[in-house]
Amino acid sequence: MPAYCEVALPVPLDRTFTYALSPGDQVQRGTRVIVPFRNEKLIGFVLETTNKAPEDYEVKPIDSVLDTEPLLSPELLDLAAWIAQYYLAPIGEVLRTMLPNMAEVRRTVYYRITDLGRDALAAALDGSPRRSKLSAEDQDIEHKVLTRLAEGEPVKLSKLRTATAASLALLASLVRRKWITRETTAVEQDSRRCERYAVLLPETRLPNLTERQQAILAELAAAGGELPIAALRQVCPTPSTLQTLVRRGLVRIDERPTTYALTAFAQDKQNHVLNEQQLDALASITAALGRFQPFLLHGVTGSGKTAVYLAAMQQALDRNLGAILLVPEIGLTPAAAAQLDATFGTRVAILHSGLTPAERSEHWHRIRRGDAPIVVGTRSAIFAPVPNLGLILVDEEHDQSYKQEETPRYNARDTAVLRAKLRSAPIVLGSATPSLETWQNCESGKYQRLTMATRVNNRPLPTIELVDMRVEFQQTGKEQLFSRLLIQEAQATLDRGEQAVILLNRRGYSFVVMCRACGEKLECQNCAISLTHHKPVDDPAGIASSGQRLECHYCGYRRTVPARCPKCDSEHLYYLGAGSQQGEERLQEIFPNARIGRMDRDTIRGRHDMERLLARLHSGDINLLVGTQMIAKGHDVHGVTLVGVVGCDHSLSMPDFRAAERVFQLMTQVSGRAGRGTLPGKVVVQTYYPDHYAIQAAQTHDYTTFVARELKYRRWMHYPPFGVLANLLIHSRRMEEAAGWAAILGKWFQQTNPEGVRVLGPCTAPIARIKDTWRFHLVLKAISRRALNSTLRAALAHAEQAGIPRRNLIVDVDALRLM
DNA sequence: AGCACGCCGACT
DNA sequence: GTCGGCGTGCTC
Repeated sequence: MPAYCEVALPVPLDRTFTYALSPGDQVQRGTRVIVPFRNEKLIGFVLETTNKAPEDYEVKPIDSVLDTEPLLSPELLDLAAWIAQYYLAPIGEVLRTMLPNMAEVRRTVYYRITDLGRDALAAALDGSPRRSKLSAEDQDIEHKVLTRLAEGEPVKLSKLRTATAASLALLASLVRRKWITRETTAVEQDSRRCERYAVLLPETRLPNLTERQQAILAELAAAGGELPIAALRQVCPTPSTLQTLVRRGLVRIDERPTTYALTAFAQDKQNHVLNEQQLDALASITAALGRFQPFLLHGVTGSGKTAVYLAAMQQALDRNLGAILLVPEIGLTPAAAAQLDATFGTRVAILHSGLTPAERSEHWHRIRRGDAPIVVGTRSAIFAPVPNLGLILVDEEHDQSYKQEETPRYNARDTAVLRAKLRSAPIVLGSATPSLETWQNCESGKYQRLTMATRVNNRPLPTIELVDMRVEFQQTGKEQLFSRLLIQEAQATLDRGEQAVILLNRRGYSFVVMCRACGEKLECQNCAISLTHHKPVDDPAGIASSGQRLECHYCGYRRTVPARCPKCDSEHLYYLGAGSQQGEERLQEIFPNARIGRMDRDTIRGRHDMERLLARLHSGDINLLVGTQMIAKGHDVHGVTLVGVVGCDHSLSMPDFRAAERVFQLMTQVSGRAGRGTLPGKVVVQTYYPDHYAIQAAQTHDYTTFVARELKYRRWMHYPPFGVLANLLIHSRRMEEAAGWAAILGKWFQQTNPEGVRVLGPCTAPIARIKDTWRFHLVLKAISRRALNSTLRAALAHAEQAGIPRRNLIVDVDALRLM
């Protein structure tokens, strides 16, 4: 074994640390170790072993080795290294993101008394007068702490605090005076969670039993002979009764690893009969098993992509290969989970945002053991340790939620392609509205395109009608939220006993509050963002109701609604821009008999809210649903025949080069909700830009024309997919500081003029201030990933030299939003 | 990121 | 004169 190893630690530092190995230490790449770092213990990953001794510093030895087998496979380590390199993220943070189970490691803090502390204690016992400005109470607590520690053994922080009521500040002050010392240890928790079961034993004799004992036995018998002990608590709260039964040989207690009931929905195993185009796509995918081959599965909404995914995963499973299916953040509906459960049973692990850390960790181990070779989950599921991974699928590959908006700022779709490459496995990127990057990769021959142009059962795509809201205003003379056509169509739909869905892509009641007298817009005090007005919610349960308020959607700041303008004291405040809440209210006025439901972040707080709302939609309990883009994602409700799109084109007037792409995608996705059953669907789109090519193309379901036009524009502007882009954000609490640093970097770019990279800015970020932090940014457009990467590295090096703290810089490679 | 060391204002 | 405020700087 070499003498040293390089260890990645969960600290935001872009480097590894060298530690000495002791003769007995068996480590490899990917083994976890506990190491001393400063004066605490951290868990890190061995990335390399070496024999070369560092010269300019002294190495510390490794504390202990945690794994006999490396926890991370070489493949996942390579993936981590690529992410760290490509997205300029610290490797330790990347590894932390990959593992759900750093939480598995419990760090414990201990305190120990020093000789100095003993002296102080002795002096106090002598009754020597102490000159201290501490209150008598604090002195008393200090005394207690020292007395407790003087017993000899180190004491846990939690124990010490319960015994003495010492505050953390007080302990810190004792440490500072060197009377006590603080030590941390890191211990791995047992990751296998076990559940204790009571098992009914066959017993012919029936001894006299108490009522409670009989109750337990009856419960067990009714449940088929065994139950988790937790479940028995309800029958009999005292554990002693159970103990008696165990003693008398009537019941046995077993410990077994926790089992999984994936979903409460029971669903019949559906027999998916694939149609011809689905079978063609499936055949291409399965033929590629065993080699790296990226596919774009371009299927119109309702063409049955999910059935192809399931069949492809089944094929992989049949060949003893694992598979990962990535889904967008809100795309994993309970219905989809039920379908997966029905298809793969216990062989699937579903990773969604509702899991607790313990559950997440347990799934991770199930996957790693090979118990769950099929993994379905959001973004971070791309790091699932699937052994023998043979297929990766990315549903709705264009979806923005695949990009992580914090360090490491990776895109799971692109990471998936790389992982497939490392594994020599096929990867399928599925979408009705592929991202331009993926489309261009098909054009250039890197990806193979699989097309599914028709809906299942040859259902027609919905007809889309545009309403020009400028004309609507001229004709009605009023600024109305809903056009006459939409109201008329909705009424007809409801009259036919069908369902309608209306997209209003903003939440809240109205999203701008403006003063008529002075023109002041009410902004958040922490952010340069206008406040959204939320009306009091009629909420009998009293959960959400917090009355009338203004809310910042960025930092969560809330304030009451002022009666007068805070700037000029005028009473004439007025409210602009309708959100989903106002939409619901208007609809209730227009359709008093409609059963209206609302789906947005205000009404869908937990997972169960979504489940409940969708169940009501399915059952027909709701016949008119209004909501934000949440409603556009993958819900398959057969009764919906009308979709209304209201005000989703604001962004077309914004300086965002992806605005057209996003509007096209959103319109197409939401339109796809219509006519999924036997009845044909209809879509009414209200717009102020009826001539815009994104709207025109969405109206005619013409992806090809849209993409041709958009690619032309992107090529002309050197925007992705023609070249790569990064956003370099500089932020600080102090405006002048951020501006100064931005200027320093701007000047550096100007002077070095890096080859193959164009630099825009520096300028204030589109949102100039968030959470009291001022933001400036530079946008880098480069010919190649290599040029972009090396330029960013050089810029960061210069920033360090210029004394700009790393934490005030955010590097966002392949940024989707330049906010 | 923590968490130390280090230099300036309000108290005995 | 001290305590303790939180501004820089380092962590193998």
